[in-house]
Amino acid sequence: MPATDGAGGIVVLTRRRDFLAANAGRRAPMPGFVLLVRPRDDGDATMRIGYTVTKKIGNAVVRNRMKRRLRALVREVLPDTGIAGADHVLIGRAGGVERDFATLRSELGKALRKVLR
RNA sequence: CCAGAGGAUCGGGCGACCGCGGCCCCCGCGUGAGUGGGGGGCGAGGAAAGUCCGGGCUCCAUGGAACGACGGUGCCGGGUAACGCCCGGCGGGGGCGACCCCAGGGACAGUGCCACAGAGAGCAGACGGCGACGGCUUCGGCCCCGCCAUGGUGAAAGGGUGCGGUAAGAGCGCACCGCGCGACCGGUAACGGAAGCGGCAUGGUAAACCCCACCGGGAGCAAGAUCGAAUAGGGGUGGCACGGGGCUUACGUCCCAGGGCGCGUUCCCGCCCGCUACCCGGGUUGAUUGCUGCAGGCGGCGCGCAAGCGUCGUCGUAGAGGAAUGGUCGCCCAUUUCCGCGAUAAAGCGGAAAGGACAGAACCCGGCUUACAGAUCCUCUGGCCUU
RNA sequence: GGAGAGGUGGCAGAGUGGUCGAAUGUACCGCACUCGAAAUGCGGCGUGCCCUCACGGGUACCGUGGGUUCGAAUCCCACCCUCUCCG
Repeated sequence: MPATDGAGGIVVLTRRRDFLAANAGRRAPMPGFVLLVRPRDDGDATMRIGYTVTKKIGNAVVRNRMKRRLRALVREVLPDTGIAGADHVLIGRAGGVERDFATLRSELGKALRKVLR
């Protein structure tokens, strides 16, 4: 059984090919992060989520904090407004660590609406 | 009160809700491995860092001896499992002082190097120069002999200053300073003191080679173990192939050998050797394990100047694996800014906002080094004022 | 997590105790050759600070900071950065 990240049945991506596939999906760049979404179209309704924080963002401390904050975002937002049957990938950007959490939350909602259009 | 020195400690606190990691308990389903739900308490550091040293642990290697090679350490004594660490002492340097800093063995075991400049750079003399007697002279000097005070240098030039002395000079003589040797005394030792003796001789560099003393097998938890597709390698059996020489018709037997491995050399010693067929077996991704309790913290007592040691009591719960600590809110504490009242300056009072250093365990310990907002405590030094 | 290697002009890359701000190539600038260009030849060419009207000169810098030495790009120590290898 894959890890669920405690967010109501959302599965975490670990495979490189899943990330590459998501890269070909829809993109929604925001000041603190970039959201990638790819509908799988395989009849399965579970949402999946992946996180990418590269070395450009900072050292291990900064990168881990970035991932924790992204997970917190996903837990609050995705169960309600996420896209069923799709893979989501959040890519951390420079400044995402300092950015106010409420701002990030509204921006994630904005990004999801943008992707749905 | 100001300036400074040494040492120790902490490194935001309390609470609520939603989450994460693993542990324990309970309930449901399942023969079972498991799985769904609920509850409980636990969950990063002083540096977790750099990976610079020392160990534990694991695998590999390790037959014996001598010499050697390579790497490291380097005042003395002590502490320690050990150390390149720590403590105490000695010597040298810096500071008015509290204190701080030092790779701090050996340069009469040997070798090398000391650029440029300079007459000369390591052993003393040559060159320039100074000088009485004697000899020669074309009257300018030259030869013989004596001498090192004098030489625009240089990081460094053969004790320094002064007086005497001399043909010129020279520790040649003397005084003071410096230097060397040093009976003897103190100290476990490093070393310190020192009567007396010596006219003074041994430049620097060992973070150049080196000498001396002491230490050191290699790799690292991505070690290693267990379960486990495929390939290669490995093992067993069969077949083929299988150095030279002596004796023998032959079978056989004896002698001599080649290459590789065991850090180098020598001697003894041990192991391995080409092709092919079949069989055994094989361990990548992954999973499980190694995986956290101890050279442990705190307190009392004893020993020790101290580092530390002994003993008694007491306390203990991170164990992930693309890697768990986050998000939101309230109150308080440092800190900063702004506004109002203090007289327009200061202390102070009230209010609002911002806001938390360096940094995240990855097998575990002992050190070192480096990063670090701010806060607290102890001891000491110098200066100023008051009594 | 562990094990190693390396930092020198704009770029590449020698130099490993003195005469070294530092060879050489490349890039750039000027001149020559050409109708013009390329190629070729010759010459020049780092940065900061200070002095100078200027020409020119002095000084520091070989990743950073200390140390040894008379003298350091070179030897030693600490730190920073970059790269490689191990499942």
